[in-house]
Amino acid sequence: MKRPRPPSPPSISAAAKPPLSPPPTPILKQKLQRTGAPKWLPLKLTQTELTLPLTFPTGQTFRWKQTGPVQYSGSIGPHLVSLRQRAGDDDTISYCLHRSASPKAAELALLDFLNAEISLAELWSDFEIKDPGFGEVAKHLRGARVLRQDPLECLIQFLCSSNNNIARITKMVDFVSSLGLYLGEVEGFEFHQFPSLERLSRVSEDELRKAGFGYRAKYITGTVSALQSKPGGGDEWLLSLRKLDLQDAIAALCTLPGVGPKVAACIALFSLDQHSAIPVDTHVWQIATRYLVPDLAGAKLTLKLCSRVAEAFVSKYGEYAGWAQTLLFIAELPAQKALLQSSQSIQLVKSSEKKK
DNA sequence: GGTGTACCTCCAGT
DNA sequence: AACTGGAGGTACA
Repeated sequence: MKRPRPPSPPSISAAAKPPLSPPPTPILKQKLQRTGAPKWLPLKLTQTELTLPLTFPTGQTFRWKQTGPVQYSGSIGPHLVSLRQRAGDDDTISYCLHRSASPKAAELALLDFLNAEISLAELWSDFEIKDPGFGEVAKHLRGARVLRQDPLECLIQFLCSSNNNIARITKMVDFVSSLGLYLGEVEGFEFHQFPSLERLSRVSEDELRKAGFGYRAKYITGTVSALQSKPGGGDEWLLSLRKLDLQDAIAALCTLPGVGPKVAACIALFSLDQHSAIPVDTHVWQIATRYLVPDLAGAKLTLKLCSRVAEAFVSKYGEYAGWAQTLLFIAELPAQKALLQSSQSIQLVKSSEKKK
């Protein structure tokens, strides 16, 4: 599918743009389908509870696009939605439904997708009690929220993410998305409903390889096939993982080809209500060895040590450790780090040195 | 159990 | 202008 020129993101550093960065310039300025003035409605979330640039371009999803200065658009089920917040002092967030047949259902789906029942303010005040250092970072990164994505959509996205970079992951996810029902266009970006399992099963490994998936092509076809063989269907099976303990959910996910501990943790945290899941990658490893488990500093990131790190996060922050990890991860992204530079990241270093 | 390596492709850095 | 090293890892020996 067509998409704007990627601002040549070398790595995840491009994932977190500064909050007020200009929107990407679409290559094709197509006819704007203004079949009527778009209606912007207020969302029942303040900026304390949701900051768009700290939630959407942080590696949780590769399906949402920046369609304005502080505006992101994407699909949730059959609904095409835009979210925006004013750059000024206005604390509210607005949403816009594009050609929605059912505004009521769309709003509910949106609130569900945003994990709106979970109070970030409550979570963070709890984290701050458990760790004053967290509060120092958090007060500069308000509204960094964990999404509640569709499990299949999340699974396929992170299947694409292994040993890969943001630019290519996005390209691959765009390809998969393009197989789904077309929903509309916003600011030059075309949006599709995520394809069903049945639709995905009609894509061959060869087609995926031709589309540039490399060895991940067989992960996709293998996982789709494995899901289809589940009694009751793959969608139901994935949804059922929401009711399991974290360990069981992770173990179940890891039976799928291409899903290892890292990918499983991402799926668990971003789509399966497993709020204590900790996706341990090199960044989290850096944070942990500097801040949580300094005695492990310098060690190599092995499977065993990954679980040590995850345990450290959970014992420090508790049931919602994944949400705490998300904030610290964002703080670690180069773009955010620059903003925090003079103040709080130094605090992090100091407090970790104190512990030694 | 802990280690090493191949695996697709793109691309920034030499 | 080639070339190499990595990139939110996983599978397999």
